[in-house]
Amino acid sequence: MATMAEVAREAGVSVATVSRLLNNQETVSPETANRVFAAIEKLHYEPNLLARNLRKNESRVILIVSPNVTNPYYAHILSGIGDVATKLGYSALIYNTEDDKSREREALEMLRKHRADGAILMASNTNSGWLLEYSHEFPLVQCSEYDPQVDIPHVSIDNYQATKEAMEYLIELGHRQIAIISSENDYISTRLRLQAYRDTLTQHSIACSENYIINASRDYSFKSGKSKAKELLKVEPRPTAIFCISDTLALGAITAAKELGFSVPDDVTVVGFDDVEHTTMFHPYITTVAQPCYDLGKQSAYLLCSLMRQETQIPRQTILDHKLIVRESSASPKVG
Amino acid sequence: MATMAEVAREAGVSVATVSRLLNNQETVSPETANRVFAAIEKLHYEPNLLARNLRKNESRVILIVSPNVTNPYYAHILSGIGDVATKLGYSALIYNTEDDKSREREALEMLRKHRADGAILMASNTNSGWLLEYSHEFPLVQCSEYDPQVDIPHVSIDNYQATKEAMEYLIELGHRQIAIISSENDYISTRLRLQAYRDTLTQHSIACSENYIINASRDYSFKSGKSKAKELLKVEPRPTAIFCISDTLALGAITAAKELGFSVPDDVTVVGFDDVEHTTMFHPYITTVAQPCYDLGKQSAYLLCSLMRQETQIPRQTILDHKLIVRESSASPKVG
DNA sequence: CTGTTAGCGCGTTCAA
DNA sequence: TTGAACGCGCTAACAG
Repeated sequence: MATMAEVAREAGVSVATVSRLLNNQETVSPETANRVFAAIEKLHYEPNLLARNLRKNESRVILIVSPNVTNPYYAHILSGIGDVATKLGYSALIYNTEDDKSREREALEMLRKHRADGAILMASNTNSGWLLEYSHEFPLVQCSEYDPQVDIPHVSIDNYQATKEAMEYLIELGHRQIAIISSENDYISTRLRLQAYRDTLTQHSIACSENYIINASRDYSFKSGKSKAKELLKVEPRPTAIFCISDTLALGAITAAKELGFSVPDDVTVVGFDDVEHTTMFHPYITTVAQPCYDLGKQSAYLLCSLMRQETQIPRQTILDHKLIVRESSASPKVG
Repeated sequence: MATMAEVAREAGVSVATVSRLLNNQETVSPETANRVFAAIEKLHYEPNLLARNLRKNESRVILIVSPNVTNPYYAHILSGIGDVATKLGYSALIYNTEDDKSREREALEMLRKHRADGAILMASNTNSGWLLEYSHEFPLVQCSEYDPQVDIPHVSIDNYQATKEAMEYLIELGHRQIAIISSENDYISTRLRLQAYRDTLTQHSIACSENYIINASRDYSFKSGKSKAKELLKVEPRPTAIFCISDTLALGAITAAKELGFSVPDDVTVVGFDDVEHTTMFHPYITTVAQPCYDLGKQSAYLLCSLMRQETQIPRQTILDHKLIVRESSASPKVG
């Protein structure tokens, strides 16, 4: 808690010299430098960031706006952002919104208050026009979810292509009665996955039955996955495969199948999405589309830093690789 | 990004008046107040926290030191801290240490830099003497884990009593061959749970065999739970129950049992600890000791705020309630 | 009830 | 190579 003035006095120099030493290492003689370092050591001096940041008019803080850190998917992204932030000399401030738009706004006001220099938004839905006014004033990056209509840089995977690959895998296995558990939320990922589901079926001349399309809760809860799967498994003809837009939903579907006396994958194939820890620990190990959560966070942080450094040539869209991971919950349908 | 001076000019008053209105709402006439509010509105003014905080010599930031946000247990605590922080006008800064002591130190240096006003430490091990020097200078709270030797306020559950209850439940079910999967880490919770395991057996005149005690990895990984359980299930006489000090380990144990052809709970009972989401979604639903993670975080935050407000009479220890939750993974041992 | 003024601790001119 | 002095935007005396 010593101040720079105290260090200066202790070392017999002026504050300017101390400051120079700590910032632009230029032009300080070795001997004075040593005296100053000794003083710093002796007094346990650490620069007061409040003062430094005020002077420099920056906070060196990255704001992370997430609906809920408790969700492992977001937690992994958060982890990626945090690591990059630390590495680049920033701190990671987290703001939970519980999916509440007013809290999201509240979070962004932190930028105007100079509490943070830029923000990474997770889970913006596809109605984010209001974000534009902020993005004109402050560095903003959308991670994983984004609004295609809105011109804010974002990092994501190719949800359409990823879903297409999963669907083609199912079709190749021989499935024709493929259902989907989507969600009633308004994320771009949801929309694209559903679209790819429909398109892929059509492209393979498979009729796309509305009975096979069902929406789970906004937050992909296990519970709703389970109850929606039960509905699907009662549809005639019974689907031989269920594509779920999240692993939690897929686990719900597997549980539902078991409770109804069906075996996975013998009676019904279940495929998930995300591949986050803790959801892939159980038999049958789940076939899923893996997202690089940690890297999504990392790239978002790098992108934001570019933005904050006012670099030109910022890509509007960064797409990371997904990967279909085949495990135990999928198989060819039984004949007959 | 307007400044207070601009607001003052716009409203035709001095900065002092604006400041007064924003802080101590005392003594400003309604009409001037209105003019000022109008100016604030018009200019989209938000106070510059960098300046305010420098002036007041506080950051209004709570530092959260956690080994890994990705762990749902910590994520829930984090969530509790975050909510209280927001409510009390603080921001939550998160610092991931990956269980690295030097990074932990690095995190605490944030306090000296005035980046945060106080810190909540998760997962300090029982060798935390070095924390004392910080706790004398800064408000510090330990959450969930702590060093009993070190005089820093902490929030936790009664690990000893909780384990005792779980053990007595198993004994009451009729189990006599009870094994434990502990961990090689050095947390107080681990130590207390192991001690309670031994003591409870002794108190019920059950011999405590060292063959039944095994340590999983530091981080309670599913994998190590699985492999350690396999070892245990080969011990003769085979344990009829396995008490695991975390749910992840318990899930590993259940998987191990299945793979060895044992049924849970018919052939072997498995009990976990924590009751965090995502680990209790699978059959057999796991019998476990629930910890109030969210509340642990909440209480830690409140405690830290008391500390920061320099309140006297700060309790050194806050114990929250645990709860044994009996589900499907436990049953009486088969006779013979 | 309101304005003037002096710092908070630092970085950054400008002179020496 | 170094020091003196100013000001970042705000709060809190103190005066009026």
